[in-house]
Amino acid sequence: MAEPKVNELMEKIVSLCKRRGFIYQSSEIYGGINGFWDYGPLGAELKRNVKDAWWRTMVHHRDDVVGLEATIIMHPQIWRASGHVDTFADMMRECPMTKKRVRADQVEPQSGIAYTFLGAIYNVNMSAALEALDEYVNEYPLTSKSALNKTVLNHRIYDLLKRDFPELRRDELVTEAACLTDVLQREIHIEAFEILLPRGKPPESAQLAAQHYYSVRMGTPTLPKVIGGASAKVEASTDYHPESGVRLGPPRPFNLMLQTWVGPIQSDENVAYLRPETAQAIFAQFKNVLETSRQKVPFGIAQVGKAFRNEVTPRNFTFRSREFEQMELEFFIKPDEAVEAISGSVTPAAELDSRPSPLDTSSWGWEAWHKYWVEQRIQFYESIGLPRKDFVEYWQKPDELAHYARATVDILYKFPFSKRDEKGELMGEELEGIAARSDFDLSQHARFSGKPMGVFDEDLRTAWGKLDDAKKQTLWQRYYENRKRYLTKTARPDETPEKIEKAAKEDADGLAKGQYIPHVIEPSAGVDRLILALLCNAYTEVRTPDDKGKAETRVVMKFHPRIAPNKVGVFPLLKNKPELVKKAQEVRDLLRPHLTVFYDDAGAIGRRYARQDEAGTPFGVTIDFDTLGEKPELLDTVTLRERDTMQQTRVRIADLAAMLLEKVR
RNA sequence: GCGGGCGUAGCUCAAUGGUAGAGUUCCAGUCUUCCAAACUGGCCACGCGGGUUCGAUUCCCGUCGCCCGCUCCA
Repeated sequence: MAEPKVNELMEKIVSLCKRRGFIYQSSEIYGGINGFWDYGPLGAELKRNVKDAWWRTMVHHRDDVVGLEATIIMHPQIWRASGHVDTFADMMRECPMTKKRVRADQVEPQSGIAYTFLGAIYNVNMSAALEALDEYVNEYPLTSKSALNKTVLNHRIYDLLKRDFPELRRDELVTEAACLTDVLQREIHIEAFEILLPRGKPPESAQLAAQHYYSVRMGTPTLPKVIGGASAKVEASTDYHPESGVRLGPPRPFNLMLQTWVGPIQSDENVAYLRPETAQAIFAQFKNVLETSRQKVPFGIAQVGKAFRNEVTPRNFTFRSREFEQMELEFFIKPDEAVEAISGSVTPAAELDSRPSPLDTSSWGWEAWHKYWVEQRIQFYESIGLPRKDFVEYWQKPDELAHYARATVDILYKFPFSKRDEKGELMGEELEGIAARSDFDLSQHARFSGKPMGVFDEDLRTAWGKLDDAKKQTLWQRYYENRKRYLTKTARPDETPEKIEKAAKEDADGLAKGQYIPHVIEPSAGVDRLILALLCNAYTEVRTPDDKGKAETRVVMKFHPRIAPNKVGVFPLLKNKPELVKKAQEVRDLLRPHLTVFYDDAGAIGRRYARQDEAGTPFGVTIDFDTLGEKPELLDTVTLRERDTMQQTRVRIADLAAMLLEKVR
């Protein structure tokens, strides 16, 4: 029942975004381009504030995270190592009749009788031509791939014409035969069509389906005559569409990577990809950052930037766009075996309280760090005004995990367009994924680039020497098993089990010498999705009766002051009094170095408040005649109006900047 | 990509095979006082392309975009 309202709400938000200059459609004057969006003046400020807040929280306020800004286009090998070129290319098969697509590996097996048609003829009623075609088909059975051999057919028709019309001259026969061949070529459509019918269904329905299929393909208004119709029993085949029964087309890669060419020549050799995520650059530059930042594991590398995916269906306003921005952290940690060697044991994640604090993290394994980052991220969202109750923390089930992940938590936000569960609760859409990716990524890049990605850990080497032999053996064995599992899973054909075993042993021996490939926890958030969540969360309708008692709906964007595009509006009560305007401009100039200020002197004061409410400006400052000293005790004071409560307080201009800064921090 | 619906000022909604209209927003002005006040004046539209027609915003075709389903994810 709430369904239509939900869409209404989303439409109102979209409309406000455009009206007030938060978000516009990209290239709108040319009709727009699907899946691309621009941020207007208010949107650009909002987005900057959000990214700044993230950067401050993740990088500036910590000792153990540093930043990186990498290019969007990188060496194409990166995307082979990461698996994107392959895994982003699901094999899809298409039903040629309904154009519905299915994943090639997820077709339900079908049984029944398959009817195979070879093509269709439309409108030809020249006996010689048709007879020639029949003969031709008998001699060269048409298949899905064969085309009509025009020369052979032409000769056949010539012979038949000669038989039936002996009186014609040779040149007349040649012309006539050529003409008929042309007509036949034009009016015949050779294309295999196969449909699977459940046992017991009459063969006519197969024929009818074929006629409809060809009639659409040939663009003819009436049903054509079909060629072929042979039937065969089929058992448990995955080649037919479960709904239509039509034989599926060949599996085709369905690639979500956006491509370009580097250099002026567009050839296969210089294909490059626009990054589908910012993370891979962090892995690729891991060694450089490690060596130049004076960081030691555990530490993180953060990056904010654009990413691109050729989405099948961009939907839900900016939620799924083809060009979008990410805020990603790769937090590198020691493998659990190293933690155990150094600290004696690994703190079980369950023992950490609900808000782990990083006072002593030396005994934290990947589960503890994972839990820690999930909590950190939710606290961040709370700090910019999104209430915890609007989130769903979704722990992916083992069968949903990506091949590289040990655990992934999706932080879902309950958008108005989210689907509802059986109880009618919004299920939420993913804002951020926090994956424990083991040492997969660094290992992949080590293998693909041939450059070592391991680190040397002095603490580990020292600690290892003090372990008893049993402990050494246990840890060695566990590390060895993990490495072997990874190497087996990603093995190339030339990597035999013996080779893999040897490599895994070397890795485990390395651990004993203080060397390992760091594991990683990856909190990866979508900026544009977060902006959308903030817009949805801020959108509030306030119903107030106007002077004439008529109910009026005002929209207030209740952004957290920390991220609001404009922090304060400055208004002279009246525009036509130069002394008020002058004073208001002084206040504006006083505040401007500290905060984003919006100065507005147009229209009635109530209207200006309302305008700022829609823009989400948390505070308004109004300069009146008392400010100028009409009541001497109020000289140099202004009205400070709060957006959400509409409450007004009298404040000294001298106190204004400090007071507001306090509130927007 | 497929199927269904939609497309007229920034917004809400009219009318019409022959000059496209209102409210609101916006802009300018009048106003000594705080929540879209009043008054005066002003700007702005038939998504794009093609066809039928003397003439198309209207009829037809195509295209683009938006919304809803199928698919996917940060």
